[in-house]
Amino acid sequence: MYEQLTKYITAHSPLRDERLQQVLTYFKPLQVKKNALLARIGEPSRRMFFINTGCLRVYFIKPDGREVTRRFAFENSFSSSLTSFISGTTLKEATQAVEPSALLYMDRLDFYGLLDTVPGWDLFYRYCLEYAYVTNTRRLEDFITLSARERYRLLLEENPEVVLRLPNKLVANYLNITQEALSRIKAAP
Amino acid sequence: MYEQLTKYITAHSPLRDERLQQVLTYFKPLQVKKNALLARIGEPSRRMFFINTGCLRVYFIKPDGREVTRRFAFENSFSSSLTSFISGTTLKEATQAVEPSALLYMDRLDFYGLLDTVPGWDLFYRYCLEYAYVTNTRRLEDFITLSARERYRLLLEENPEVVLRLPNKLVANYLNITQEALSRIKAAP
DNA sequence: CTGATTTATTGATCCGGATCAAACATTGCT
DNA sequence: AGCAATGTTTGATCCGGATCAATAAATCAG
Repeated sequence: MYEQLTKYITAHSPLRDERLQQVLTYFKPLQVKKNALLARIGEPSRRMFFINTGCLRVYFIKPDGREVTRRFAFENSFSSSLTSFISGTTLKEATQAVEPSALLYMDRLDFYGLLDTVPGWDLFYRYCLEYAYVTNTRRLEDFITLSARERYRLLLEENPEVVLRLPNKLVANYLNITQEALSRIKAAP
Repeated sequence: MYEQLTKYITAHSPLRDERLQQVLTYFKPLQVKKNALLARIGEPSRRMFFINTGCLRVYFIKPDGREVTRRFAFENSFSSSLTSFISGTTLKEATQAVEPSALLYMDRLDFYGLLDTVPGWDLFYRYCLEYAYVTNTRRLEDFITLSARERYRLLLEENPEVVLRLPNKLVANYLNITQEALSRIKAAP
């Protein structure tokens, strides 16, 4: 059960052996059903999730009540609403399982506590921050520079899993366009 | 000359006394004229800038050749194209002085070298990453959820300096709208 | 399995902001 | 100061994608 997680942490930090085991003990398993809400807007940010199987969606809500997806996370990746996780403030984004998912999670306080007690864990955190920053900046750039059709083509090229695996509704939501617009783009690519 | 920088680092890291001094010695002064290009797209990312006076603009270029501003940085803040700075890859964004500016800069290799040699500097880097991430995510959210008019109002409310200090052309560019559109928004707010 | 709800497609219309164009104001240069 | 270059405003038109509406297809619960 900790195999995938072990591989991930090993790939992105110098943690090995006892120190790695020490970190792993803080991760607890969690099975969730499709559509389960793992984090609600307004509540404090509590957990960092690692996905063994399934898919999580992080989204925020516009003033008019509509949802927009900021990111999807599939198996073998981490997910948390980092903005609030960092500061400990209330969540601006919700997290939902869009498939039945097998997760491992670490509590926020444990996560930050380990930064002071386990040498090397800070390098893992640094990796997470750097990766999240680069990914997010890329997404910002795409939104600013590309049309809906171009964003769809790029997604299909760089992350086809999203298009193939998830319902149109969610794909459209991720691209920040309506289902109708996505349907037309797919019809005449 | 190092007063503002000292204050900034002290505010965002535990560095003090000799260790702080050690870090400061790596910062070199640089005076640039208005419109000077400090970093060109395609070149490797080389420097992290601290602004004593003036204003820098970080922008990328759309496929059609047009520029879009990702951020402005005024006095007492850092600026670098973090995406490339992190990875050491070539720059995807350019950096330009939009006012005559007095800067202090640190070379990228020095910056990362200090992470291993000066205890506490890693915490400063962590702060930079966290801050950059939160800021950028906020900007992504604003682009996704707000109209041009709403983005302008928000900018005026949260960062009036940008609107008051910089020419319309750059403000429009930052909002990712045309000068004409901004002019109309200002006329009928 | 079947009816009910949710999701996907297709068409008609609308709207925010882009584009093109022209007049006007400001800034910079020597 | 005086001219050129750059920035700003206002108007007319256009276009991508939203909205509204209706139907068809897929998914789900009992």
